[in-house]
Amino acid sequence: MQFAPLNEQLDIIVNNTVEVLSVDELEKKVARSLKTGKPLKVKLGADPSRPDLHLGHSVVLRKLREFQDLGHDAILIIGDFTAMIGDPSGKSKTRPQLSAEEARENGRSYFEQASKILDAGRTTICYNADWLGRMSFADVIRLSSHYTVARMLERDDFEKRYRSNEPISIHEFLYPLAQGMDSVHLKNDVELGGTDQKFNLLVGRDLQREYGIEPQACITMPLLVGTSGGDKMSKSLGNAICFNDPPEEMYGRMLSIPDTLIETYWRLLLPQHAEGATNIVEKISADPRETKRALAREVVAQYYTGDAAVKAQEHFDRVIVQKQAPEDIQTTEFDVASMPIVELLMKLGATPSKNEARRMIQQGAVQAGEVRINDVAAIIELDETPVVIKAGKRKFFKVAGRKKAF
RNA sequence: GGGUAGGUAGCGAAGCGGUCAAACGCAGCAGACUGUAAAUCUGUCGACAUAUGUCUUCGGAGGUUCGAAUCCUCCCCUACCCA
Repeated sequence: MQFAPLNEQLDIIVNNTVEVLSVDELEKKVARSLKTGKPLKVKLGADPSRPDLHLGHSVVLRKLREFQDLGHDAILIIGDFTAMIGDPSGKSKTRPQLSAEEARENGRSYFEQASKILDAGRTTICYNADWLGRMSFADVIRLSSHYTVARMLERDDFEKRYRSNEPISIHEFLYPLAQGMDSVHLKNDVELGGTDQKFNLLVGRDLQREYGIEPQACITMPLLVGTSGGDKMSKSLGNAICFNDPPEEMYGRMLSIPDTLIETYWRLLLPQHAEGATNIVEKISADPRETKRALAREVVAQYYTGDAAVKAQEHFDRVIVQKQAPEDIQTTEFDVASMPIVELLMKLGATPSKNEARRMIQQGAVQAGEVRINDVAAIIELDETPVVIKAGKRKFFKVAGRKKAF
């Protein structure tokens, strides 16, 4: 593998990062790899307790991919062992502990999803239970003697929880140490993470030094703001777009971001040299609508195909903008000639309860064909010609009944 | 071990014997509006039934009472203070 020149590499590596600790050390490491022809080992820890990757994860994965493209070695660590603790980072609550099997299973799924961004064939993947699981209690005691309670409490999230009388379990203190042991074990040159990982990354660096290993350079990436602006993207806040979201939904959710986020998203979610990345600011002010649509298409294309992106846009324009039914709805057939609307909505899974169905009807959310249904007790006639049932803005169903006997 | 303050619907947080299916905020859902699944406004937000009805909820188990989220007992959980 032919490496790119030092400065070119550094430019790419540093782009979009929040912090590099330290740039000097990183530069030395890159220079050395150029000289020896030995690629850098770049570590990224993956938390398998949340198996659904979203665009927030993609920011750091993309950075890892950039390292790969520069010829360096990507090491994805599935924290199946640490997931038994649950990373306390940025959490105001103790996280649920996972069983070993769940963690492994989630880890597999993580890698599969991450492959949409990484060069999967060139990614080393390992499970930290392989070494952490072998440590004896004595090893753990020795390890924990390298850190103090006061230093742990320096962490924002711990400190906040401590101050606001939230519980902190002892095992949560072990999380950064365990993650740090990963770095000791791997002897990696660089570790990536979101800004919320800074503390953990630094512990890894300290521990490597303690164990006589050259300390890793730490690179933190910005946390992606969620689709509603403000908070960081997170599945539990409902402001996330997941890798596995269907293209239509991904497209629609992309369009719903505030205009102020277009630039950030463009820079962080698309490859560095994506078309138009240079004059994005002008584009946004010239035509925010079209720029956002382009962004949405590009993102969908990243996870699916350009074709899927175009289809998603068409679907959106049709269903949301023009409020028409989509073309490809599956027809559900029933074995009866008529059914009360409330029951029908339940059977279709449009509503979780009959009360909910009645509410929808009372709120004018339900249509059969072109007719708005206002009567809660309405009976829908079903025959072999399918009728489109609309429940709310986005839920469409096509239903047909049994052919009438003559 | 002792003391204090707490545990309420998805989350946060009121209520402290009946008018409580439980204020309010957030999230959710729906309607209007919009370039947008954003913002904003309005409504809604346990289940079942449907006129004003029934059932299951306020950490858990019992008890007092015509009646409890609200009082008592025991238990479990959390934080803080003292040891």
